[in-house]
Amino acid sequence: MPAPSIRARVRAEMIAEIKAVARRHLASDGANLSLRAVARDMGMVSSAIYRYFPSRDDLLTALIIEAYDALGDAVESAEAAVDRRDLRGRWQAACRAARDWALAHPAEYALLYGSPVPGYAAPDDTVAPASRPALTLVGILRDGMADGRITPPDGQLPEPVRADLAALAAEIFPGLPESLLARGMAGWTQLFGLISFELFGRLNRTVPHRDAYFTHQTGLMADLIGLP
Amino acid sequence: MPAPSIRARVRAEMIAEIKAVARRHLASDGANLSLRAVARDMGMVSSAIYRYFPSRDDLLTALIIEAYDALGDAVESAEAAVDRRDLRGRWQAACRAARDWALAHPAEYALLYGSPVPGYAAPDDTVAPASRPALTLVGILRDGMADGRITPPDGQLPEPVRADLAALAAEIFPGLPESLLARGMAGWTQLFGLISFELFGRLNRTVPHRDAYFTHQTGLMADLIGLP
DNA sequence: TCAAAAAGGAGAGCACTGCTCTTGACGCGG
DNA sequence: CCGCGTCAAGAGCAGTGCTCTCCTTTTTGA
Repeated sequence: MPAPSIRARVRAEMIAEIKAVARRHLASDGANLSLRAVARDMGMVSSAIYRYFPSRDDLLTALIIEAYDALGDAVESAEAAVDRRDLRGRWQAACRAARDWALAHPAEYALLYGSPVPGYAAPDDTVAPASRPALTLVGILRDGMADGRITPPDGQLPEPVRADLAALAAEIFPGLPESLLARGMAGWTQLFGLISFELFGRLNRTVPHRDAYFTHQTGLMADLIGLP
Repeated sequence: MPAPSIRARVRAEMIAEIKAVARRHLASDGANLSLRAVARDMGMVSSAIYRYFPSRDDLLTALIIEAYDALGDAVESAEAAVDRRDLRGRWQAACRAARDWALAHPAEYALLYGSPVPGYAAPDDTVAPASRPALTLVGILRDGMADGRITPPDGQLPEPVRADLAALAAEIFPGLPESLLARGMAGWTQLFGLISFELFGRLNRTVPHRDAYFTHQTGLMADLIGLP
């Protein structure tokens, strides 16, 4: 393969630096980051940025995809570090990793899971990395089913829910019982809600020991799911 | 009492109309509503708005408080309409009312429970109306405890969590067991997560029958809490 | 009753934003 | 080595929040 031309290499470096500077701005200014400010920080003129990102939304999209991947990596590697047979430990590690990442990158988390930016529609590139944390969680349930250490909850689901979840299960983990998937999704929803509440300051005044609270609440969901 | 002067009456009407127009803009443009656009819609000049709201953030705050109250009213009245002895029905009604309101007012919901607007810090006036839905939910648990139809889950909470929740319970419903409060807050967190996922489009492609899904998932939390 | 004071609207202006267009300078492949 | 494509720079447009000044209208107090 041919060595990349100088132009191509410089261009890649520029893109990387723009994203780095933008990420820094994101941390302080939140979602309303300004192209002009980024350009100023790089000693460039604002119009030059448009050579690399056709619009502000495209820059945001790039940052969003990177953030999804960073979060996915954090969750997956934390979960992978736990003994495969320790299902509850894997669950807790994955949840905690998501929270730790969110607390370390609050602005990026807000970009991913906060209210959608008004004029902005997330392109399809984002749905795959966006589902990685959820897949990690559901993977724990699948492993537990496979070796019989999780018994799926009995009781029927209402039909439309059963059908929807059956279709979903067929797509990701064929054979996963719908009732178990429902509880896994409840856990995932809970995780998201917990992190959002904490990050958006909604339990600032009510729960001082947020670390212990988080662990306990995710443990509660592990109980609901039936993790041993 | 003296009749309000013409000025005062006109002023009140102006404030109301500004908020109404702003609410309309909110629905289409989301959180980045523009004072100038609101002024244009009213046939005013932008600087005139500042006679009524000293800054854009103050307008947003007014809208936020109104939205919190609207949501609180919706939840409370829906919950109050159910037979007092039907604890699960009250829970489901409250959850459903919150979801219905959110679906009917997505932009306002995003303002309340989405990512915080970057430069904006919610003033203290907002914390009381913000907690009304949560209090409604916890009130169901208190009633269930009072007449013995809910038995608090046994098992110890880790100490810092127990202490935090004991302090919280002492503030709102003295006598409510900490372990039950923990589950109630899990339900509240779940409710918020469910609505946010649905509203922010995170289960668009995965769960077509969102209505039934919502009901089932809130029912799951009712099970966890132990609602009869 | 009548002038002073307060309140509100209109307009200009400042600094900022995203984005477009044009003008040059530079690297690179034929 | 020359022309094509890439890129930085600057001017400019329409929009933003917000301030300040000017002017009219309403309220108020002696």
